[in-house]
Amino acid sequence: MKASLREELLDATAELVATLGFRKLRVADVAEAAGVSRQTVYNEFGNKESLVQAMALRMTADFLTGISARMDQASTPVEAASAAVRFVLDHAADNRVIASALTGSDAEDLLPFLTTRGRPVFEAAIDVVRRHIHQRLPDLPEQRARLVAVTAVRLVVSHLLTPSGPAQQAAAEVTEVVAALLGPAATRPAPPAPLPEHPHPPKEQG
Amino acid sequence: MKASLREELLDATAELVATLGFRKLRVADVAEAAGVSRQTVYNEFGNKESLVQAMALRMTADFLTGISARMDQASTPVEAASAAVRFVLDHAADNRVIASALTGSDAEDLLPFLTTRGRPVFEAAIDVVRRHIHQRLPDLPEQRARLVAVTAVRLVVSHLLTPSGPAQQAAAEVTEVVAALLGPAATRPAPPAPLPEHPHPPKEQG
DNA sequence: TGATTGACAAATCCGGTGGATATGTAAAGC
DNA sequence: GCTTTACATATCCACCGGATTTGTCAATCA
Repeated sequence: MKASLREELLDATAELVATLGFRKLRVADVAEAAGVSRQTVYNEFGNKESLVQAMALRMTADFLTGISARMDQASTPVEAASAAVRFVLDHAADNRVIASALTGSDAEDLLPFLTTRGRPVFEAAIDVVRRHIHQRLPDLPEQRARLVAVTAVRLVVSHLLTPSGPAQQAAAEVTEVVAALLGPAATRPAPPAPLPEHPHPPKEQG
Repeated sequence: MKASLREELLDATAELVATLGFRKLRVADVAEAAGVSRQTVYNEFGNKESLVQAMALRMTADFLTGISARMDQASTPVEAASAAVRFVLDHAADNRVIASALTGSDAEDLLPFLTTRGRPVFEAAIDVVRRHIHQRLPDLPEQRARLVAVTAVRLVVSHLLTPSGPAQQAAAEVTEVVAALLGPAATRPAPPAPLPEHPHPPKEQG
């Protein structure tokens, strides 16, 4: 049942960072939470910075994978939008790292870590959405697909920063905008994209 | 050519707050900038807090008036959107108070002041836009008008927080979304709303 | 009368300081 | 491979005293 030591440490780090932030995170606590000695953490990651870096990398990857999965499961593009929005809002609400990754705020020294291959999560999220749209609606002009993606992401982040009601309602709002941008084709249940072989639960990182 | 003492003081306060923020603003400097004694400032406003409060109130009012005016001058709803977006982006860029009013960030203790009759500027801006839309397109369902308004405001604030290019481009992006939400009617030059009697020009300052 | 000056207590800011805590490294032991 | 102990260095943090600023008052000037 026990994952690899690395994963254990990243789990503990994620949990502690979520409640304490980067500044107050102590390597000793990570070690204790994972049931190992402090030295082991240093053996594995070298220093505190690399530890948090690795954690952030894994978390953002999982996050993007999560978005992708929700969208792929939906039957219409509009439903995909709805599902993705709710996923983001629900997760960001209780996930300090994701929240600051997207908003750039409250980033208690956390921001420097929050990039995927050097690109900010914000951009990465847009890409994921854009690709999904292109997959679902190949006839939609590239330009429009990109507009839908950036608009959706920006609106979601906006609702994250300044909520105006329950997540459900925010999702409905964003979804309606997306629907208007996509046009009537978006409510027709096109065959959902063939699931690519992703049998492994999203966890990988180097 | 000299405005009233009150206005002079508010001008000086706006300028100093823009460069120093609330914390480092000194009443003595406001007095000096306006060419009066420190005591005069206290006679007029009572304390530093009220002074800044009054300044913020005037500034946000001018700001909202500015939006309204740009929209009224445009010939089509879509052009109205474009003009309004550019106005906001240009002004917020070099106006610390407006920026933190909209974004809620970088608010060096400034936030508590930034409400209009108790309601955040964010909401007020939505209202201004919503009213304008209703005036231009009376046949558009209330619900849709509100959606357009909140979407536009959210997108603009998003571009304010995390710009992705020149203001011109952001404006184009937002405008395209608005156009899609409004439908084809929005590009037809309906007669612009009759200018209400606004004898006093919105005071510019920065 | 409306603004200025000087004076003043109270509140707030600011740089320094010393002890405590955490990081990062090393070596020895199981 | 992991733990324990030890240790030098770096960072945090609560406290402190002086300086600055606020907010108020009374006396004064034009």
